[in-house]
Amino acid sequence: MTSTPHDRTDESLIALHRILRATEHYARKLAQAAGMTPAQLRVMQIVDERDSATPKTLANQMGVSQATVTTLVDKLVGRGLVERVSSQVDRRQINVVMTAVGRTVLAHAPDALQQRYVLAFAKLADWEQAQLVSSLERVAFMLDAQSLDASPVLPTGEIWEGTGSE
Amino acid sequence: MTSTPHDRTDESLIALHRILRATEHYARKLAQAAGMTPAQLRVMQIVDERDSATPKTLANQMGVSQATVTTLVDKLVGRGLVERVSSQVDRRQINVVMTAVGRTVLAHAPDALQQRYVLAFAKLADWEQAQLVSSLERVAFMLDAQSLDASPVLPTGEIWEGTGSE
DNA sequence: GGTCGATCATTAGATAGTCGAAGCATAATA
DNA sequence: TATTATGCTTCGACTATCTAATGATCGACC
Repeated sequence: MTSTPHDRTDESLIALHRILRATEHYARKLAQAAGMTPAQLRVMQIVDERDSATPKTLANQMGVSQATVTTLVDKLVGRGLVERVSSQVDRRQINVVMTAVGRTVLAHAPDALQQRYVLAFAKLADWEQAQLVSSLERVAFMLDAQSLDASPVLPTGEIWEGTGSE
Repeated sequence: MTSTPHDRTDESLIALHRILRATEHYARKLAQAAGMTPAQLRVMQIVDERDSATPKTLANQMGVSQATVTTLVDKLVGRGLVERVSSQVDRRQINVVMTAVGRTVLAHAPDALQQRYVLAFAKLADWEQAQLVSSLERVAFMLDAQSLDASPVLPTGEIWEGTGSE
């Protein structure tokens, strides 16, 4: 009855599955609560993180096409949540930036999933936290080590050196 | 340099984020490779796991409405991948079951993400596997403890008491 | 046994996300 | 200056998703 390696694989996959479903499920609810769709919320979050982002960046980050980003940004602009600002350095580029309204809306749509998770995480003992982080990073690495195609615009070494290895 | 609790929280969230993105990204690719969309693939997988599933079950499991499931199943039936079989015990119910073709297609669309993950997982030392499983289960629990979504129709009590306010 | 409310599935109509291909403006380069 | 490359948008089509309404069946009660 001691779990064989195969049991463990299954167990980890099941846990992973639960994680994914819980998250996906919440993404929907939260987006609704914030009055926008999951995809739109993701645009907002990315823009907010970086202060500004080009459609190209957003497309890469989100794993969708530029065309899709255009329509998403259209919707958000329509509601006054973000703005398009032409870049000064390269006028082909557009920077998507948050408006004051957008920031407010985003702030008022706190991520309940994260909230709960953060609380639970904070309650863990120090060594437990360390172990969790280490495990999660390991899994993340095992999963996306090869999917670095999210960076089609990095022909030269850069940036990933620190992250990809381990 | 010693990481504060807050650092750790961030780190874990970032790792979680990477996990989610890698998976989501792959779901798309794999579904494409299998000649169907992610949502359709999910239906196939669930049906395959349980041997048969009613639209109701699928809707709950996937976190979408029954109407959505109907259209998804329509597509799959149209391609001969699954069949609708009326239940004998309750003739309101429909069982969705795989066809031989469906099983073949599903089998030929091996989940490359899982494949790679499984391989990497298998290479880990015993204690590492154990730790990973334990960590993942812990995270899964922290995330979905409250979202026991098998109960999407809960007019009573509300569940959200803790989350909704604020 | 027949009627009524509840449950399961589908249909209908609407909105959103997604893509590929084509078009347009701007930058980089020869 | 002319040519090529890049970044974004537009266009047309398809899929996913929802809510509301409909049809079929079950369960319970008189």
